[in-house]
Amino acid sequence: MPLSNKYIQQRIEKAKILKEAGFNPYANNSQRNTNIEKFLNVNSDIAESEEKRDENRHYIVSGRIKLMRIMGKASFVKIEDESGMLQVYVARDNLPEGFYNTIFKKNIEVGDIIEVGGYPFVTGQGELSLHADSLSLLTKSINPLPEKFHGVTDKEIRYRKRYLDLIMNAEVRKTFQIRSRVISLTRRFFEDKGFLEVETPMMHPIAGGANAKPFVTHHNALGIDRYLRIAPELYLKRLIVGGFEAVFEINRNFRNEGMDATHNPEFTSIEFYWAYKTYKDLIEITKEYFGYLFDHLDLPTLLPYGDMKVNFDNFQEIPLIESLTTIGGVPVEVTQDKEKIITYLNDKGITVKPGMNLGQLQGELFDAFVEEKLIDPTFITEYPVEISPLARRSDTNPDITERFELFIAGREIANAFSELNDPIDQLSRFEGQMKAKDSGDDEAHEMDKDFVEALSYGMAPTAGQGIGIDRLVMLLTNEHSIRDVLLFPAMKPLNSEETPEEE
RNA sequence: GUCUCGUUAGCUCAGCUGGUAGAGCACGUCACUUUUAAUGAUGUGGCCGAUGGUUCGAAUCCAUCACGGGACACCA
Repeated sequence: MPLSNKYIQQRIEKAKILKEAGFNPYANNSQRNTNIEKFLNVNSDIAESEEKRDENRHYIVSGRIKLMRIMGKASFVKIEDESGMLQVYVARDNLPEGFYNTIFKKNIEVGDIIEVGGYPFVTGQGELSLHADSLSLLTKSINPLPEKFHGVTDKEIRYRKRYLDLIMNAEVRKTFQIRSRVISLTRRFFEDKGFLEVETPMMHPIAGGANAKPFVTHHNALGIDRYLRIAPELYLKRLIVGGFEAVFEINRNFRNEGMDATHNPEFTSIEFYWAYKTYKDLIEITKEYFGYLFDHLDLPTLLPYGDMKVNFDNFQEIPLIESLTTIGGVPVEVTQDKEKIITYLNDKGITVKPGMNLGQLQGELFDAFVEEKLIDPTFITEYPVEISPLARRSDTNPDITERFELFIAGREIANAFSELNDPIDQLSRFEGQMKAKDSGDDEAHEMDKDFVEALSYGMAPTAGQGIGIDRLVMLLTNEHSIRDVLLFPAMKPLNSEETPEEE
């Protein structure tokens, strides 16, 4: 039963008393004229003044009570709004007769949202505070807040009841403010470059643009299944066919796979496509983009991440095959031979699925021996064609593609390539993926005939890139679980939440 | 999916090799007009995650399940 515990009953009783005394526990008459941050900034000169107070200034601030120190005839109350925390001095004799003892002390408590008017002063302990001459309740909180010192630390509570986490942990608010800024800056960066922001479908007839298992939903009126998109790629490229030359989309993708510290079933990415450019241009714009973010977020380019220090002034670039040897320590002769790779992996205690081709095996080597060693930002280039079904082949070597992935702090942050725009080649790549699917690879790419048809009208040479926004925010905020950069991460339902659906 | 740790008051946590539940904060009452997790006194507060089992007796031991954390696997 919600709202049934004894603390809540006690608080409901207080709300009733307040109402009977003429104080609306859910008042809607806020007179606030400044926020706490502004109050503290504007009045920072009080500390230097002779009087340590200025009774000619008057402000009305609002916020949630986080702490109360009640003494006989005066109290200190800490209130918090989105911008910060403020100490308010509440003395009996500055308030209407009887208010302090019968209303304030008895019926207003930690968690309530109040409004206070008064003048700025500095306490004996040197804290700039508000000297209250009026105090009113805006919103009664009938559910007590967690403990004032430890707060909520239980991750389950923090994720399931993010509102409590946000009330109790100011640094969590900070993380999400940074996330918001990253998205806003990303949008501005691409707009300033002349990119057009577009929205493409979230419900796809064919889940294309990546190798992943989709969520399925159903359209009742049409009687057909739809897939929640796993990537917007194929729609964005259709727009390039249509004549837009630079487009981007920042939005959610959905993948029906496991959840862990770096995977949530829905996640946010930006994908952008740029006609008449190649993956080389993408490397340059990516460096510029990171510079832009660091500038505007005022972050040091030597950025701590866990035990690591990531140097954002040290972008590296290395072909995948070369990285296997120089970074992964895999002997050169191993990297070009299927059997030798399998033997090498087995020797290191890694088993691979049977039937893998050379490109896939090289990918396995990379995942096992290179990825986690890429701390400073590194563009890994020249991916094998077998694991790059949508990327353009190199003109000089048909086995590799004009592609890179960007790795930072041992993790993939971006995936980019010169787009495949040869419809015949695209068709045969899709057919190759179909074969892989038939032989058991249920994450192989789906055939999308309409996309091939779109390409058949001619898509200008184009470069395209996807950047995982969640992982980028993790990196920039030094968070190590994707759940800490998602306001409402996916959670299993609790027993009590289960809705009887089936049968 | 596998392994592992956890789940005790509103919150943060104790609770030994089984004997029927404890602290701090919060809350109630009293005192206190410059406190800083205010202080002092006093009191209330528990289906010990769920279900079964072992036992005279289970928060404690065992099994199963649920949820969560971490690691691995899968996957971007």
